[in-house]
Amino acid sequence: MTADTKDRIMEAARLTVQDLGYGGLSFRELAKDVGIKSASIHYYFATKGELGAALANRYTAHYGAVLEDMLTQGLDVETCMARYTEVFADTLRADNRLCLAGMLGAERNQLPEEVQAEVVEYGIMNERWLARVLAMRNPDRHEENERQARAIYAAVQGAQLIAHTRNDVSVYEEIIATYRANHLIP
Amino acid sequence: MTADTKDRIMEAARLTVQDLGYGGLSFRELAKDVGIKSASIHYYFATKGELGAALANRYTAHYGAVLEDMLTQGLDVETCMARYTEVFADTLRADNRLCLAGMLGAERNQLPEEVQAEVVEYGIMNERWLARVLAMRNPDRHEENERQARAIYAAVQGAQLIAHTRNDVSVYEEIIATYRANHLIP
DNA sequence: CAACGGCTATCTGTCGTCAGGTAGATAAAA
DNA sequence: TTTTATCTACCTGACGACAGATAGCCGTTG
Repeated sequence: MTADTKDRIMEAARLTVQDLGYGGLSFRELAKDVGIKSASIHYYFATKGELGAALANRYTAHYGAVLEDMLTQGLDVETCMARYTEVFADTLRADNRLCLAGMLGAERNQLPEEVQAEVVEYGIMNERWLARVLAMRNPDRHEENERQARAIYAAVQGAQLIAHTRNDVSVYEEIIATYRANHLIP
Repeated sequence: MTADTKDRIMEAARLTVQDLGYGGLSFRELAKDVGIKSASIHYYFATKGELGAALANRYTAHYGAVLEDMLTQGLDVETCMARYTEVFADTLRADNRLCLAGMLGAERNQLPEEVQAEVVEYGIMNERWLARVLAMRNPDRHEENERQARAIYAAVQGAQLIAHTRNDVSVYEEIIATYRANHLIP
């Protein structure tokens, strides 16, 4: 099946990018992971930039759905936030990987523009969701919620970056706990 | 002079790594920037890893001295913190560059071990300094200050990462302001 | 037959690295 | 004072590995 191989390419590529970054992603290694030849990847993705953009787009769509699902379930603010921060912890637990958007964000200056745009999209999606969660508490403070959402997103990305740097998930957990103690995160 | 060329190599390399990352640093491009041949860089730095480690070490030493100087001047907590966050803002203002340790931290999984170690050192140095600043307020709460220091460091790195991703310093400034409003940063 | 999903083979370019050479300065030896 | 030796600060040129990309072939499936 077409979708099958394409999916396997994207899945393997995502894991590599979250581990080694966009620059660390090579068609040859990727092909080995999937079990095909590197030239075959070009059948699905004409260029590396196209693959990168597709990766980021899919990542946003996936977590967009996951987060949306939480709201649909009618979870309260604290539970939403706890699950949110757990997603990033799980990523670290999977071989010290970084959020795809965090990794690509750092590499921003060497990314093709099509990839850059998708990475920004992920951040905006996160901020929008966070703002909606915060709105459960302060429905009438729209602007404040948006600022707070952005700060939370940045702080969580930072916590993941530092924990990734030290290859130690407990660093992430401790920092998140401190954010909560400071009421940055509800 | 020897020190002169070596310094110019390190300075150019630092700027490139903060822009494009360790993976984006090539001996040939670096040589062009400095005005020598790529093989000559090996005269000063046997391997790329050695150069990377020297870069990070120097970066830590430089900012360690800058921060130490603030304490010597007897500045108050708010002024120290304001100057601290301004350093990262200035880095962004210089062609959307990232803190060297933030960039290398993201690339952690593909760095030579010698470089990894130096990057961690930078973070520890920052946390120690922040904890000392916080101790001006709460001299008897050592452990709390250390946790708070780490959270501040992570949050600032995160703010810089997100602003870097969007190539917009005002995003950094806004997030830092929100941290302050939350009393995460004094 | 024709489209699909791969393949082989190859191109061009760049990477870090290294062996070996050289011009000039310094210094010790004759 | 001249010769010889060593060191500094580079350079030339090349190595093998690997990068993304492309042209064209071929068996399978509908």
